[in-house]
Amino acid sequence: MIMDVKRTPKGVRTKQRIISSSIELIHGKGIENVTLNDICSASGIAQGTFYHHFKSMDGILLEIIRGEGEEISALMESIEELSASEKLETLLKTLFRYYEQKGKEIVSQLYRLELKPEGGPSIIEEYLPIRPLIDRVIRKGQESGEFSKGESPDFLCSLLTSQIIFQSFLWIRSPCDASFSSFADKAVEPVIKLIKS
Amino acid sequence: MIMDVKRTPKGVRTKQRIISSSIELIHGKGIENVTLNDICSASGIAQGTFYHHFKSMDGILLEIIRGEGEEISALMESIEELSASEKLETLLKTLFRYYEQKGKEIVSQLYRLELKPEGGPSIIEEYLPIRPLIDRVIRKGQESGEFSKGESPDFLCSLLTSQIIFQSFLWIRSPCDASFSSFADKAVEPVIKLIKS
Amino acid sequence: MIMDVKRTPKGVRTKQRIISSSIELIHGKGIENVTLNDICSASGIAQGTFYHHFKSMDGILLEIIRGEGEEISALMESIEELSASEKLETLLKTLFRYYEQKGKEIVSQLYRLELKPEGGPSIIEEYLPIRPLIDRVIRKGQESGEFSKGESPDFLCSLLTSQIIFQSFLWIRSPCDASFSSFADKAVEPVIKLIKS
Amino acid sequence: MIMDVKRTPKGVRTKQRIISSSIELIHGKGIENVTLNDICSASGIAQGTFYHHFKSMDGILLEIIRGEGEEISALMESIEELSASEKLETLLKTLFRYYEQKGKEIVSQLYRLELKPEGGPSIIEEYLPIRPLIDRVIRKGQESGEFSKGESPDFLCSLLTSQIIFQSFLWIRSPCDASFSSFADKAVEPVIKLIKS
DNA sequence: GATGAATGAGATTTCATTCAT
DNA sequence: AATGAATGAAATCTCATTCAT
Repeated sequence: MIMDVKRTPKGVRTKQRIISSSIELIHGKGIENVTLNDICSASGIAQGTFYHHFKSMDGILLEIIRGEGEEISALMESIEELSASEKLETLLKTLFRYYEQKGKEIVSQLYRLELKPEGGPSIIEEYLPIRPLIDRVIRKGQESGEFSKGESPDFLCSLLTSQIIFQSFLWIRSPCDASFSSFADKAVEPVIKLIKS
Repeated sequence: MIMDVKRTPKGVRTKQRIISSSIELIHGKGIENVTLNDICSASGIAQGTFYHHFKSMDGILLEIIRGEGEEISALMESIEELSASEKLETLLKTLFRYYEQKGKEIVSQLYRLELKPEGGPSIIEEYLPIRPLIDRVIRKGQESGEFSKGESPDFLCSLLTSQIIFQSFLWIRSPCDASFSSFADKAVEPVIKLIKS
Repeated sequence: MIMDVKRTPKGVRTKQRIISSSIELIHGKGIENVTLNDICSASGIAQGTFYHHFKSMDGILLEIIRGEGEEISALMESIEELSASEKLETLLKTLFRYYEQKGKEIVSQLYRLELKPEGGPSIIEEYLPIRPLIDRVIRKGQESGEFSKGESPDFLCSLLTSQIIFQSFLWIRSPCDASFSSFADKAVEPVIKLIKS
Repeated sequence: MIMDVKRTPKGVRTKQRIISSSIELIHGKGIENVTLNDICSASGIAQGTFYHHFKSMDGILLEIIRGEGEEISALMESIEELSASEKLETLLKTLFRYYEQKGKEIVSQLYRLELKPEGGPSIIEEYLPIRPLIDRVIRKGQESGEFSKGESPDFLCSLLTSQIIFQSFLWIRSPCDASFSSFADKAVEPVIKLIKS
């Protein structure tokens, strides 16, 4: 596999194609039923080519999960100057969009991976650091006086984080095609009120 | 395969052996990693014998792990006459004990099963009905005036449920041997205060 | 794979067929060029069947090597009552026959396996215990007065063993079809004279 | 590929780098486990670059390991004028030092290569010509009357050669760090006595 | 001179299942 | 009731090599 090497535009394009084909396949038939062969057929590449771009079948999954995970952190960097309220709102919006873009299949796979007996480093902690991000925003908000100090930041952070995760659980399980926002919003809103008030 | 035919004691014993071996295996390596071969080796039977007792592998593992959850509902039948506060306390205590008795392995199994793409009926909803139970208790408490009506029962229920699930996540991932209570208590306590106040 | 299980005559026959096909193939195209597919085609079995009888591709090689290796030891048991000279003769004859039956390919593979960097337990020590067997015979012969005590048994044993191994080296490398005996005899004979005299 | 064309200094350097990386790899993991990918990673080149410098993988590894043996023949040129005993002693000393300098890894590589099914010209015969060298020394010694003529030179040569090879086998397999001399000396000494007397 | 992209045949292994005994 | 034999599709991964840039 290619390690830290220069990639040509062509290579980048191919890799992207593989990833998007894979995402589509995962949505279509469920992650456990997607085979290497499927991916290669869908991407129009040879199996060897797959291994030119990815370490293994597990590897691509991680790359998919990571994908915009990295962007989330990056995005948070650039909103430093906003007010705490706006930050919180942006964070949640970004998060929700992440969920929706990935889709139920991949989000559930993310959780399943996280819950695997073997353990290993937490994927969520690394690529989808919901809690630390929320924590920072709440603390800043309390410091600046924007958010109420009625409850400890730890508690509020726990409340919001757990609510998001729990709602994503329900969303994953729900048979309907409703967006994640439509699940999360109504549950998250009161928590936000609690944070602000 | 054996249909509704007379079974010899020996047959019954063998079948039981298969089931209990399977349970052990599931706990040990996770339901998705248990193969027919594993089961047969563990049970000391030939592969053919398995098919003498079961139609296929599909289902038996699922059936087995479902059995694990049946107990809790029964446990909750008998607390009707208590006060809302006591009920809530008992419910949580029972729940926490359930988690601890089952252990991280099985609880994470349960979640992973729940998150499995194929769907199927929700195992948690059916066998570990945290939310409905909590919901009932909170509603009763508000009706009887014991609990504050400052927040909607839906919201409070969601808060508590999500907190428990989230904490169990953290507990499962934690490398230490701390009891589940030690995780959950400190996070749940403020929520309860919120419910009561 | 079948572990310590009863095997039906049919199974035994199949397994034997696989082994002999494999030996033939190894002789024919060299051990590194024999694939699972080759073996299965030659034996007329499905690939799965191979794994019913053998743990892995490496596994069959070990079984092939072992094969009569076990018989050698067994055979030595049954000649206890012979004279030392006769024992020595029988031992060498058996050994030479072993080499010839296995053929150059397999014997060389045995050595190559033995010389592998990874180490692991000595295959030769375990399955083709030339040295211990020779050692015992020489000691017995000296004790009983049949063999001369002019040289230490250790030295004589080392002489004979090394000679056999060295000659097998030459034999393996030789392009002609000469039998191993024709190589070994002329080199071993003087050593035997030395032992006896 | 580069044929007999002008090479730039950069090209020469790259080629040299490929070769030395390969040598290291061979020593490290055994010639048959070195892949093109290994070589390229180790050399820090792209796979295509390899084919810019070499026609194919076949041969280059072999060629490299052969280079290892070239030295010893040269070393033996200069002892013509010594007495037979001294020659023998020098020869053995040189040989033993050769083994020790190369180390177990390479010596076993050499043997394994020698035993490789494909055959090809004997590497040992060509580059580590133990037997011819010993043979010459013994014959000279018998001719000059220095060594006893009690046994045929062929037999004595075979005895000594096989002993050295056999002991090197044992040395390679031994897990301890003892020098090769400490293995060989005690086994070789009686043979030398036999040659001289 | 050097590179990354792409190949595709081929290798080993897994596994749920059927069958004859 | 129980068993070992046999299956064969399918899965993942390896690797030397060619090619366009």
